[in-house]
Amino acid sequence: MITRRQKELLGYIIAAVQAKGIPPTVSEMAKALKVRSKNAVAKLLYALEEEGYVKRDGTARGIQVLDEFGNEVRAGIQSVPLLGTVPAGGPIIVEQHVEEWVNLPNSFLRGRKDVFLLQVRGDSMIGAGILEGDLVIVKPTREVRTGDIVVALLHDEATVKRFVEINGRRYLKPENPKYQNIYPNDEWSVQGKVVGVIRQLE
Amino acid sequence: MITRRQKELLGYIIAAVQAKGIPPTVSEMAKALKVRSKNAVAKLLYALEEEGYVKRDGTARGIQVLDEFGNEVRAGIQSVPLLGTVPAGGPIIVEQHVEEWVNLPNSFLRGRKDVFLLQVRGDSMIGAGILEGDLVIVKPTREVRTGDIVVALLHDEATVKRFVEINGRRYLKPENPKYQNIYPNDEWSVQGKVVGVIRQLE
DNA sequence: TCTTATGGTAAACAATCGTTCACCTATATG
DNA sequence: CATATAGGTGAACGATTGTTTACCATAAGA
Repeated sequence: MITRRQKELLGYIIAAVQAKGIPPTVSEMAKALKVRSKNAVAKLLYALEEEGYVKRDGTARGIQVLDEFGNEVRAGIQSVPLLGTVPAGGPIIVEQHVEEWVNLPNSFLRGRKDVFLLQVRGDSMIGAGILEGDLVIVKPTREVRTGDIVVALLHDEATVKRFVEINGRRYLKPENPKYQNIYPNDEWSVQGKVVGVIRQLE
Repeated sequence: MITRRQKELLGYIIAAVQAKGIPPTVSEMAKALKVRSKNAVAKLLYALEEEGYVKRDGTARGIQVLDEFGNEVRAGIQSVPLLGTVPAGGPIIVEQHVEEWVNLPNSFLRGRKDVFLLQVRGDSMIGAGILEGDLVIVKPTREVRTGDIVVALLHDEATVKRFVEINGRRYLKPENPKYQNIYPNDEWSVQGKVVGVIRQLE
């Protein structure tokens, strides 16, 4: 529902906010789009606002870029959803399952826009330095390699384990001698790959 | 070298940036300071710029707040120094020892302004889920309690260990059976307390 | 073919922007 | 006392702000 030109403008606004810290003026946008009239920008902005991509307040530089959930996009930060439960089918990030929105700096995410957070339960990964209560940053993907720490869906519950593939045989390996490997007959599916760990002490 | 009134204005600008995402206009600042003339604000801004607290570019809302090191202060983020080495005496955070500035969201720091980061070397804390290469968030303090994970200076080198005090006897305990406890005769001093751990995988 | 949606030019508009000027009022310091 | 400094009033200035209007060009659909 958004045209190529509108997307172009939105991209520029986001880039400008990230780079300079403040949103651009209409004139600056016109210059960036190589357009001589401010009205051309005004029409694009009107369309973007109608579709809920931006919010305007009429004052100088008074443009806020909203993400797909209507939250403000700010310089250097991204809001990342902390999921309570991970649903079995369909898209992983559903508002229903979002417990909280956590701000993370862009440098953490390296440009990825689709990551989510998950709070670790249990002690099955203490050998890999992942403790109960830790937040893991997860990049949704099904393409994982041996040695990756992954988030898998096991018996309708999200679990963090190490992924291993030997001779075409794929299994999940807990990093704790108390637990046993999980083999394919247990019905599990990889949902994503852990790309970061965050722990708050005290 | 900064007056009370100037500090008041600086505080408002920072608060406004954090709250709304964009810096205030001169008129908005005048209203906030309950002042009728924009010139009053202009003079305060001139003084703040002279002292290096802000930077102006003349355009609408073109004010950047700079931190004590001249870096831009942005909404929701703080720049935290990653230290290469930890000096024995004097203030811990010296520009000389700063390897890099890392952006962390305010929610991580819980309002603390004096924390720093340290990259962990070695495997002496794997039992506590702290691996080689992890970044630890450190709050500088000498007041620590049994069980706290601390940063200590041992033989002129920074080390991360667990702090234990039993019957008035204080020692450092590595969380790895390969290493032995470190007792007072080894000459060590607590520099701070670990309040967070960050790991980037992949 | 007619109509609609999208994007553009050019000009004008009032409102707001930051800056500057002359002048005033305390307060502290010599 | 004289003087410098910090902070303030009020007005004016030109530049920039976002918005609006009238008109044009192109492409897609009915």
